[in-house]
Amino acid sequence: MGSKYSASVGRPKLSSKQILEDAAAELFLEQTYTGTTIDQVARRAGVSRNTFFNYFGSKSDLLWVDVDTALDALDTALASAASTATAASVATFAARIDTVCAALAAVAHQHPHSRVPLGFTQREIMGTSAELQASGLIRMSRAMSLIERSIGTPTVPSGTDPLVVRSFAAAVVAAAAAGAMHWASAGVARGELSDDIERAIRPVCSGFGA
Amino acid sequence: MGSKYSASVGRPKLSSKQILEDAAAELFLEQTYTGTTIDQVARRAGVSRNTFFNYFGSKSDLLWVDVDTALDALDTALASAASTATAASVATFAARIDTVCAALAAVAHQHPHSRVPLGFTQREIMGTSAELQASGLIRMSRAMSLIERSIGTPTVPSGTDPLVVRSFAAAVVAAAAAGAMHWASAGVARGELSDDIERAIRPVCSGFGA
DNA sequence: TAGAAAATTTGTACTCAATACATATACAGG
DNA sequence: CCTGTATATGTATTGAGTACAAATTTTCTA
Repeated sequence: MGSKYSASVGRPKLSSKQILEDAAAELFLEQTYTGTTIDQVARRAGVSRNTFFNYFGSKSDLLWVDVDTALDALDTALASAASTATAASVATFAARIDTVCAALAAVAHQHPHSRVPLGFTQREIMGTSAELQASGLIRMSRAMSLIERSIGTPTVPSGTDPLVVRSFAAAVVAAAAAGAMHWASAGVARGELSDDIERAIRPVCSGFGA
Repeated sequence: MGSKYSASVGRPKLSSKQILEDAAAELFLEQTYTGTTIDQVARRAGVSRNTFFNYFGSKSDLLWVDVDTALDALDTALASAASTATAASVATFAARIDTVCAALAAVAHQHPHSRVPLGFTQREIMGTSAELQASGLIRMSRAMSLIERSIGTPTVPSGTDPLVVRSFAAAVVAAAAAGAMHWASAGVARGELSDDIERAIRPVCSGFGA
C-alpha cells in the first residue's frame, strides 16, 4: 500500500496538534473549557471545526497530550524490558513487579521538567476537572493493560493469582496517577515528576512484590 | 423547610429508579447501550424522556446504581468507624489503613450475592465498556475522597506524607475496583464479592500499612 | 499544459445527551 | 371549589461527535 508519489505529494497541512493545543490553552484560560467550543479552538488555529478532528479524536484529547505521549513511552519501555529480559528478571512475580516499577520511574524521568500540562495545573481556572475525570480512566486502563501484559509475558509463574496481577496493575497505575497529580499541583515548589511518582508507587511495589 | 402537608400530597410518581433501570437493561440487551436512546428507555418505563432526568442525572447513571449505593454505604461505614474510634485505631497511619480496609470489606459483604449489575457482566453484549470508562473515575474519586478524609480524621500523625495518604487512597480504590470487576466477570463460578475485594486489596493494605 | 493521483480542508447534515424553562396534570387539604 | 404541593410533559436549544460529499492544494507524468 505504498504511495506512488513522494512524501510531500498532496495538499499541505495548515495546522498541527501543537498549534491547536496552544490555541486551546489560550481560550480555556480566557473563557474556560466548557465556555470554549471546538469551533473557537479551530478558528484560532486558523482552520475549520471539521479539521480539528483530523488532529484530535475528541475535545478532551487536548488535555492529555503529554500523558498520551508518556503512555506511548511506557509501551516502548516495557517492550524494551521484555526484549532484554533475563531469566532472573522474569523468574518471579516480584521480579516482574520490579521491572514494571522501574519502567514507570524511567518514563517519568523522561518528562521535560518545564513541560507542565496547563489543563491539570490550571484546572480551577479552566474548569477542566469534570472532563479530566470523564477521560482519565481510559488512559489508566491503557496503562493497566500494558502492565498486565508485561507481567504476564512470558506466561506468569504458576500459582500467581490473576486477580492479584490485575490488582497490582490497577493499584500501581492509580498510585502513579496520584503522584503525577501531586506534581502537577505543586506550584512553584514543584520538584521532579519522577520523585513524586516513585514516592507514590513505592508502597504498592513493595506490598505486591516483597 | 417542612412541608405543610402529609408525605403523600402532590402528584403521585408514575415510575421509579428501579422501573427505569429494568427497562434500560432490557433495551440495552436488545439493542446495545449506544443503540438505545433515553427516550426509548423512558417510553418503555411509561414516562416521557424529560421525566427520566427526574430520576437519573445522566444516562450512564443507569449503569452505576449498585456502585453508587455501595459508595453511600462506604460513607456511612467510615463515618461510623470515626464515631466509634479508639485511641489505638487512629494512633498510626497503619491503624487507620486497617480501619479503611475493614470498611471496604464490610461494604462489599453487604452486597446481595444475587444482585449482579448487568451493565458490567453483559458489557460485551450491551457495549457498555466505553461508557463505564467515561463514568467510572468520578466514582473512584468519590471513594478516594471518602478514604482520604477518613485517614485524615483526626489530623494525621505528623511525619505522614500527604502524597502517600493520597496514593494509598488511589491504590486501594483501584484494587477494590479490580476485585469488583473480577467478581462481575466471573460467570457461573462467581464467589462472594467480598472475597474478591479482600484478595485484591490485601497487598495494598499491607504495603502501605505493615 | 492537462490530467491523474494523493492528501488535506471544508461544507452540509445529522444524532443525541444534556440543559433550561414553561405549561400541564394529579393529588391532598381546607 | 380553590390553593398548595409534587410530578409529568412540551418546546427549544446547545454543542460534541459522526458521516459523507465536495472542494482545494500539492506532486507527478505524459
